Amino acid sequence: MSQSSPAPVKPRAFETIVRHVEARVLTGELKIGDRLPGERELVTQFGVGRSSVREAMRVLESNGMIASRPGDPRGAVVLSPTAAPLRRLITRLTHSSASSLVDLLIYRMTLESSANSLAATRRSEADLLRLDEALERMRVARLQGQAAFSQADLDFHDVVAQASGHALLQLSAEAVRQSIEQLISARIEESGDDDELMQRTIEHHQEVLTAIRDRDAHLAEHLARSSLFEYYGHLVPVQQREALAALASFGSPPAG
Amino acid sequence: MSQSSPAPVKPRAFETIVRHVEARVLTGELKIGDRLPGERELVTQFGVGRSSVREAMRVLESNGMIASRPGDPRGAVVLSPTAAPLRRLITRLTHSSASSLVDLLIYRMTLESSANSLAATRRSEADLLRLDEALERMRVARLQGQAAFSQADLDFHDVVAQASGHALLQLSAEAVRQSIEQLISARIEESGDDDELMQRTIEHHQEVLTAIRDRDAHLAEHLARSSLFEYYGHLVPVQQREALAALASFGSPPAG
DNA sequence: GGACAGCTACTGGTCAGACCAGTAGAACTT
DNA sequence: AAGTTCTACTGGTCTGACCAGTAGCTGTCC
Repeated sequence: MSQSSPAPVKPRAFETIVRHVEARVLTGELKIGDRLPGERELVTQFGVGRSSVREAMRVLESNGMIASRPGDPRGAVVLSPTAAPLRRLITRLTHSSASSLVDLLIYRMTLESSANSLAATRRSEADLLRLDEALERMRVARLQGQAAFSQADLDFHDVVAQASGHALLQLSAEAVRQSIEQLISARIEESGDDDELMQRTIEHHQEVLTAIRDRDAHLAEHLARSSLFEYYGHLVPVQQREALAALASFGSPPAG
Repeated sequence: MSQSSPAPVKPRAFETIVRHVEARVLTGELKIGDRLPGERELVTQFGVGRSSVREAMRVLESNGMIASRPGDPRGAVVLSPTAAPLRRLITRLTHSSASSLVDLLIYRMTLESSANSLAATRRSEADLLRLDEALERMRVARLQGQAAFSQADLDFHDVVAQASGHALLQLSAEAVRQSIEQLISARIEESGDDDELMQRTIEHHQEVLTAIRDRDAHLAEHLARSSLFEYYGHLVPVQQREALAALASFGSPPAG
């Protein structure tokens, strides 16, 4: 449960401006790319001091809603939603935790398996084309080594997430992929190129693409789980692997 | 892909303080409940103006890392991680979107099913006791009406999430539950008490508890999906329901 | 007419200082 | 020991100054 402080009697000066701007963005009155009034105009508009306006700007920037540049006379620009706030929360929760890698992998498996299922249900022909192209880029990247291949692999997953048509899933999955990448990029580079694993990954992703094309949501979801486990499972200490394995094997077709 | 601005040549005055404080929290040097130095001491420590210090404080507050109170001579307090940043992102992404309810339900099903699976793998005896107590509170709340029952139901899910031992899953699930609650609380209250549905929900949760007690991860995961679909599925327009249904039916035991 | 350089009137970034409402904790009283 | 008062701080807000940076206008050259 989130901790609660006593309800404020009246809002602080900067909060009034934050709420106003957030409301205008949420209602679509301010769109991505639009500019806010300059700081001195907001001073006049809200009848507050310029430092209160600047405090509000810092909050909106921190939340990924706007960006400003020194000297730009056009005012701060409204941004599209980003994974940055979630990245920050993930960092806060997993930093230096002994089980952080397995929990990040669990989180990623959770999100990507649903993204795959949704992509199978909601995908368009244009999505399929983008998936084809992304897979082709993986084949090219395979010849360039592990680092390029990892990047192309992340791109493929992102295209799948876009095909899911679920922005929140997409941004969440992006955030956790970036966190995992940062945590283990050194380890992956140390392990050197593993061409066989890259080849199997491409085959897996081809299967995912086929399942999405065939609108087979269950197969797409299952493949996300087994693929992630095969690619990353060896990085998890054996005693921590049970939970990840349980998730990976959920919905497996019966053996035989 | 998050948009990128040109790399800054040097950090802004407030950013130096934000980074310093974040690093000290991440390394454990500053713990939850600890106090930061007061603003005027940070001015001296960092050699910057007090308005720059205050801008840094606004950023740290906005990210849920600290809280301050007017007049408190002890300085800002370090908070435990909260769902607030994710709540804000969810609001940004789903506000006034026509498909926001189904996407929120999908997100919640995604997270809670994994939380159930993890809880089955990682739960302790203390967790089981807390789950027993949470279910008992649901039985009591049933007699008090739908609003009390909904709250007790949310509490039960949160106890399950705690038993998962996965803070990120727990906070994410909490954020999406709160968002759904806010979106449909009026609708639920309008529909009046449905004692039969409340009774079935309790039965479902008893099955979840049994599956967690039996360490049956797959059953626990499956029950989260089917239960959410049964409880909320009717609120989703038929044409949007396919994706949710596909997720709900993943991993279903064969009929018969 | 287009490219380029220079200029200007702004912008955001940072700071110092002032003042006020609010708080913790010490001192005092009962 | 409990309650009240007082004080020296705190955070909240504001004003004004100054500076580096930018967009866009103007003038020149080809």
